[in-house]
Amino acid sequence: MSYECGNSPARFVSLTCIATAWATLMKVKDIATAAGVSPDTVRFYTREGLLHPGRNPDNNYQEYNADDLRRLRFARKARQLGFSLPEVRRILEQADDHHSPCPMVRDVFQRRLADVEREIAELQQLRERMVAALSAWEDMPDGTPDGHTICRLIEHWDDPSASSCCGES
Amino acid sequence: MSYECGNSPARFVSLTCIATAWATLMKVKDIATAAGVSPDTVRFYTREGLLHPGRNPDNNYQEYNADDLRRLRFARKARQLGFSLPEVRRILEQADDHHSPCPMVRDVFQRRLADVEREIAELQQLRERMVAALSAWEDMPDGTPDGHTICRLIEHWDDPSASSCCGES
DNA sequence: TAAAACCTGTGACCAACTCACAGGTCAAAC
DNA sequence: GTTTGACCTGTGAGTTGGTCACAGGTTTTA
Repeated sequence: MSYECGNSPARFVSLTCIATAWATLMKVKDIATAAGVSPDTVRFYTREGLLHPGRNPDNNYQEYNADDLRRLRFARKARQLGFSLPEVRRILEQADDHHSPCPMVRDVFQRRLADVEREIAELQQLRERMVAALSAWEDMPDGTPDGHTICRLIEHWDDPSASSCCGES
Repeated sequence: MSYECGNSPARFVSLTCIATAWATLMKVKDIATAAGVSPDTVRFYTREGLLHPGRNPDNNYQEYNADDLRRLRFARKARQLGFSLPEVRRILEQADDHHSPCPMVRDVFQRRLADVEREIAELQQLRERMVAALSAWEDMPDGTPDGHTICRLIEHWDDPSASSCCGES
């Protein structure tokens, strides 16, 4: 799918449109489609300062160019790689200042990888707790709340990370 | 650490206090300490309807009793097991109606386990993408943005999940 | 009696969008 | 010429589970 000019069907792609295409000026939906994101995301990124569209003075519509599309695609790739939006913005700003953002990219990226690995470890711990609880529940009867217990499945679950020494009830 | 009455040091634990202690009426900080959470969390859970403290008409302070403490501890355990707050609230409400929440607990729990496993799988995929990118970056030079590329580390990263067929620039 | 520590409710903030709303613009069909 | 439908605009609220801040009232401590 290549860029289209507006949503006119092909027979209406006129000279005007071709001229516009040279400058690749796109409206929100055009750039969204080109980058494979929703128009809301485009608007959101614009609000957040990642994209800098111009304005059509006739109708106040935002006009995105090829550079915006490059930034948008870049942002999406970076997000998939685990960069946060503020990080992406900083990267783009550094590039705007003609500094290579690559050292920062490498740096942030390594920290992010560590975060992801920590998160995975935590989730795996949770998963193990859940699996253990589930198998312990296999042969526990369902109880009826009696003012002292709510659901013994949970209450009598033995939390391995709870190291309280003197809880009394 | 057993329940205390207010924050009076021991010499002030008077008859009044002992009478109160029988009913185990606690203020926000007392119950928070007893359950090992922050006072803000207690207030938040109260706002969310998980706890139902009474009121001291003298000073409009909230008064939590032993049942609230049981609910609070229950909620914390359930959260550690991966239940969401709305789920915890539903469980508590069902118990308030003298229905055994256990079948629901088992049911929700299995779905939640599946979610956690999906989440782990996604994170592991992300991790693999990141590790692959990092090793591919090893021998790539840092470039300077030139109006066509921002950071080739990211732009030239080969996204395995991108199956677009005809992107042109 | 004054200061410190607590209490109250309310509202903003985090991430990364998504959805809804009210009103303006534009192209095509009748 | 008008109507329909699809788009555009900005703004504000919703998502999760709390956390933090604020302004003002109360209680305890020194």
